[in-house]
Amino acid sequence: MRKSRLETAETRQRIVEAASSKFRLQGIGSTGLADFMGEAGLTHGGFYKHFSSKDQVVQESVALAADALQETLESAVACTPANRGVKAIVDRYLSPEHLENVVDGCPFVALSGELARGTEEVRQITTHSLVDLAELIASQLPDMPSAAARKKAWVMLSTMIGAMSVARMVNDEALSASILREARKSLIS
Amino acid sequence: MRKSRLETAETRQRIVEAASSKFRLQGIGSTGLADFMGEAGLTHGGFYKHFSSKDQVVQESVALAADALQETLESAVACTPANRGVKAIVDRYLSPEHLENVVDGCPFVALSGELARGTEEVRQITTHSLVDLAELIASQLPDMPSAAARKKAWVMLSTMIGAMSVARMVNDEALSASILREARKSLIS
DNA sequence: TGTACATCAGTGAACGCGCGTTCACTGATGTAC
DNA sequence: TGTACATCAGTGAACGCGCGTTCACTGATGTAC
Repeated sequence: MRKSRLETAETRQRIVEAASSKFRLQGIGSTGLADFMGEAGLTHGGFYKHFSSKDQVVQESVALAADALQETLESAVACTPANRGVKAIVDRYLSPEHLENVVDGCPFVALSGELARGTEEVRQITTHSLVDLAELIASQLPDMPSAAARKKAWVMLSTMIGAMSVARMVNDEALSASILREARKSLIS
Repeated sequence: MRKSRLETAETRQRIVEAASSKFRLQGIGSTGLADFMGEAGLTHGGFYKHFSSKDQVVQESVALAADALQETLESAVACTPANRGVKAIVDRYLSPEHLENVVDGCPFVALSGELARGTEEVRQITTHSLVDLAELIASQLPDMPSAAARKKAWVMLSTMIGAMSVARMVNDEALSASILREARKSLIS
């Protein structure tokens, strides 16, 4: 049953991707190893050939999801005329697509409580990823001193994560859409 | 062992209070019945004399926590000169005390992911409670048409919940404090 | 008011279940010559 | 290049544990007369 080095690496990647999706969809605590191992086409027993604990795959899943978000927003900036970077980020993040797409959406919305209560390693990864997002936003605020830009970027990031969280909690699609729309308008102005 | 009607009602209240705290501290899924029954001074077997399922106590716990938050913010407004209501709400919500006090803090920060994934009943309670908070904020924005005030209130609520969520996720006390401070400044202006 | 009985809050053991983790085993891959 | 052996990815059963829920039992409270 041994697999080639390439297959092994691909399998590991598939496991992290499946875990990352399942965690965002169901929460970390409510997702068992068998959930994402099955989605990766394996039985749960093989998990420990790739990871030493559930927390390790949690760490890598959060990092993967955060990196994907960072890249999405960076590419939104890249596809936009200069000076419109903030609008590109805000529109991409606070889109109706992101509202519905929990599976590959922002991990800090889907998992904020669990990340805040996570292990030191998870909190470290979370912190670094949030810092990267804030710096990306700050880099698109060129008309101000960089210290002020960084401060403003954290508030904008808070509004974006908060608006998506509230829109996801609320049981009324029209209200959710309105929350995202108003947050967008408020951030772009 | 039968208890008087008064004692029974008090016990029920104690269970909901204990559950509400434990849920915010540890998450709903990671908190067992025995956790909060023990904190209420009972064994877990007695739970079903007061509730028909764990979800029922989740519903009442969220409602209790949300009502407590609503009352805290209303009393902050009441203790403040007119025209300063927004500042009172923002300062109270985004305070260092609230950052540290997960146990009796905002349930929408501690539990946002789990509430968004909750049962219909839980989502209904969540939605109503968030609407009440938004209306409270809107009522303190008198210098604008009420439709505009309501829209602005949702963005402010998003920023408050988001800033507290981000400040709790981040592993750096100075950064957490700075995020809350900047969010306060941005909302009060 | 006093008595007799029904009610039911609380206990603690038991239930079936799914969890994270471990393990003996299989057989294809990687390595050494 | 070919052969012989060591490695190890993956399987599926098993582990101990804690979960939500149920239940028989206890004895104080509530009710009916």
